[in-house]
Parts: sequence; structure tokens; C-alpha cells
Amino acid sequence: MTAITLDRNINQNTFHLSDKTLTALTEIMYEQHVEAGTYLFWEGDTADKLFYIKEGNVKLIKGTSDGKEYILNMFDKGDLFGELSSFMNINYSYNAMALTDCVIGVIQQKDLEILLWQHGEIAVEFLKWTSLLNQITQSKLRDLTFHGKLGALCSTLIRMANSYGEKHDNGIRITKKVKNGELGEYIGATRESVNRMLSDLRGKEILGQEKGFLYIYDIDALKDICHCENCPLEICRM
Amino acid sequence: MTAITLDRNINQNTFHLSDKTLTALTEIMYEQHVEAGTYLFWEGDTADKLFYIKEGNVKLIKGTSDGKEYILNMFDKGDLFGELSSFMNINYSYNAMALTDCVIGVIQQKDLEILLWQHGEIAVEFLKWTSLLNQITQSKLRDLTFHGKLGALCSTLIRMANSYGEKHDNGIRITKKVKNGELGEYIGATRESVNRMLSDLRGKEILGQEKGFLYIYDIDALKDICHCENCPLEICRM
DNA sequence: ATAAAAGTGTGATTTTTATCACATTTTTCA
DNA sequence: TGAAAAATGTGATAAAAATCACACTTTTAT
Repeated sequence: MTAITLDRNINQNTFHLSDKTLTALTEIMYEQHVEAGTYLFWEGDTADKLFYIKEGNVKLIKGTSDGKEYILNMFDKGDLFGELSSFMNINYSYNAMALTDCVIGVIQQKDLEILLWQHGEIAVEFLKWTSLLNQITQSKLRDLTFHGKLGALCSTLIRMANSYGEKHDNGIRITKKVKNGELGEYIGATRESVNRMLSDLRGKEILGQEKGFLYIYDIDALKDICHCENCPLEICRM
Repeated sequence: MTAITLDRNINQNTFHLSDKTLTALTEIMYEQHVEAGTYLFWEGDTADKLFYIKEGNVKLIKGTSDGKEYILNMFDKGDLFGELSSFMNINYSYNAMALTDCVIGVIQQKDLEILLWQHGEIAVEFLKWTSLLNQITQSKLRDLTFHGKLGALCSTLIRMANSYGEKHDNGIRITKKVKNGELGEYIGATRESVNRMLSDLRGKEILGQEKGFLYIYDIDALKDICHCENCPLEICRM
């Protein structure tokens, strides 16, 4: 439920571990290939591993009793995610689905623990990482809870701009295609509501859409709607 | 924004650091007295300290441009909270207000860092702590976002039962008084909405109220409403 | 003990969001 | 490339939640 970018060449906004840590991690991970549409792990599996995405996209989803699904997180090439809680032998409370074919580096919790135990400085680095992740989650909680569904949507669009956006003529192009339904599952709204809100924003020329890609023309308008605090980019991300 | 209970005699549900870690921490903290209603720190202050509550209650609140306030967290005697992110010299994005007169143990980020650097095993323990906190926040995000305001309220009542509840005749007594408005600020709803929802629940004899204290008579009904996943008690807390 | 302040309860109304139903557009893949 | 599947757009309606207004109750502090 936590992610970090290891690869220095992508997601420039995100926090990075040092080269030393990076190398040490690479040494204790093993590779796993996961096909698009299949699952990396399921709800209930023992949460004793970390996953580093060498290639591909993964989303963490939670199914509910009434058949709905919620997207908890979306991770990309270079991200590291998982739980660090062997001490209480916790289980995952969600499913991890590969959105594309993925190459994953798997790190056993207990191997990592030995590494951290021996290298205090690496542990401190990890600690700062989890602390940052906490701030990310906390900021999402605020954005998704306190300004209605429109606020939740707008803040999510801003996060997408930061995570997957690229400068374009007079706006920002979101390089990752997202379905209305997925946005809904992310913010806890229905597909129809998302659709209508997006239409409105398009009508006001705050957003645009071309060939299935979203464009943000007026990010300040989005910021107004969700009472954006202009958090550092490390925190304001998907 | 993160908390843990250090004192083994209270909040039995929560994760504890080992005695060794506890002792080491006590050695590097200094004491600060804070009066009820005053602030421990303000939004914008450099986030370079951790705070251990020796005595009292603290709430973390965020004010918005339009004059509203949101409660991000509430901490009690024995809790440890703060951010661990000196590396990027981050600032608090919220205010910490003492609800009662407090005695606080203050730990300087850099002192802690030295401690962790030298003792890998303490660092690993801290890492597990932050990881747990992440799960707590993540579970709150789910509860507050995905089942409407009534779901958000019910899950909050369950969390309160776990954090401040005591067994009573035929139900659970919430030993901490909370105002309707505060509940609203916690879940992102208006005081009136909270009031009406509580009235409904009282009408259905799911809740009760006596001398200003809330009683939960039918916690399973609450669980149904918020699609409770029966998370471990370490996670399902305020 | 009592007046002022803070908090609660509730009706009437509006706004937001979900639900249902179905036409239209886009994507997928055989 | 064309049929099937998936996703989008939108109207009508219902349900959830916010807003405003004000009476009533509890708490606080002198």
C-alpha cells in the first residue's frame, strides 16, 4: 500500500532511495513475471513481501460484499510497494492486479529485515520513505473526504497531472488513460457522477479530451475547487 | 500525523515498541508542558520533532480557507506522533492543539536519527511502526471515502469503541465525550447531518446516549452499515 | 445560582450524488 | 475490417447530504 520510485530516470517528483540502498535492495530481490490482468497477490495472502516494479503497471483493488470495487492505489515502473509488518503476520486486505504485463522484483520481508538490521543508515532511509508515504495517504484522505466528490475528483486530476502529466501547448496532457469508472472507483463515486463532473469541467474549458487522453487546461480552477494546499510534489501524487 | 502507544498499561489494542526502544527514546526526549486550548505547533512550523504524550489529549486540526476545520487525528496519553522527514525539511500542514493540559515528551528528529542509525534493530521497530500507521491511515481513507457519510460515521463509532470504549451492561460505553460537530469535522460532514444520523441510529436502538456519553448497543449493525472488514484492532482505531 | 455561551434537535429547502434506463461512441479482437 | 464488447453520455428520478433558521438543552464561568 506504499510506493516509492527507485529508478532515477522516471517520476522525477518522487522520493528516491540512495544508490547504495538501491544496490543492496537489488541484491536481495528475485524476479517474477506477471501477465496483464492476472494477480500478484490476493486479499488474505500473508503480507511478507515487498514488490518493485521493473516493468509495467499494478493496481491495488478491494472488492466489497456488494460486488463493487475500489482502487486503493496505482503503481508504475520504478515504484516499490507492500507492507512491512512481519511482526504481526499481517495479511493483505486487498488484491494486486497487473494492468499490463509486468516484471516484478520481489523482496522477502525477512531478507529486508536482516539488511536493515545490519545497516542502520538504510533503515533510516526506509523510515523516511514510509513516513513520506504516510503523508501521501494522509493528504489523499483529506482530499477525498473533505470537499465532496467534485473536490475529490479535482484533487485526483491534479495528482494525475503530477504523476503522469506532460507539458503540452496550453495545458497538461495526462499520459495515462483512465476510464470514468476507474476514477469513480478511486474517489468513491459512481461512473455516471464522474462522467457528469468531467463534462461540466470540459464545458468550462478547465479540461479537454482528445483521442481518449485527458488534458488539463486550467489547473488553478481545479485547485480552487478542491481547496488545494499546494503540497510538495512528493506528496501530491497518485 | 502518526501515533503509537508507548505505555503498556493503556490502549491495549495498539502496537508497542519494545522496552529497550522505549528506554532509549525516553533518554533523548525533553519535557514540555502545554495548556489546554493552546497549540503544540502550527501549520508551517518545521516538522523536525516527534511528540510523546505523557499526559493529556491532543488533536491535529486543519483549517481551510473558508473558515471550516477538519480533525485529522486525536491522540491520547501514551501516543507518539509527528513526522519523520527531516531529509526534505518538511513543514507541518496542520495545527496540533492540546485538548487538555498536557505533558509532552519532545524528541528531536536529528537525535532520533542518530539513535536509529546506530541501532538497526530499533530502526526496524520504528519501520514496523510507521508501516502500521500507514495501514491505519489507509483503512481510514477507505472507511471515510467509500460508504457515504453514514458509513463514515459508523466506522468512526467503531473506531471510538476500540480506542475509548469500555464494556457496559448490554453495550459499549464510549468514555470520551465527542461533540456532534467534532464528529462532523472528523468525517467531513456537517454537524446537522451527524446529528440526524445519530438520532436515526438511536431510534433503531443501535446507539444510546446517557449523561452526554455515547453507548453502542448493536455494534454489528454499525459494522453492516460501513461494510466492516473486521480489521485487526491495531488498525481499527482512532 | 444564574446568566451567557456552547451545543443539540429539527423543520423546510436546496444541492449533491446515486440509481436506473437506454442511446451512442469507442475499443477490441477474431 | 466488422461484429461484439466495453465504455461513454445523458435524461428522469430518488436518495443523501448541506444549508438556513430557530427553539431548546446543557455546560461554563462568574
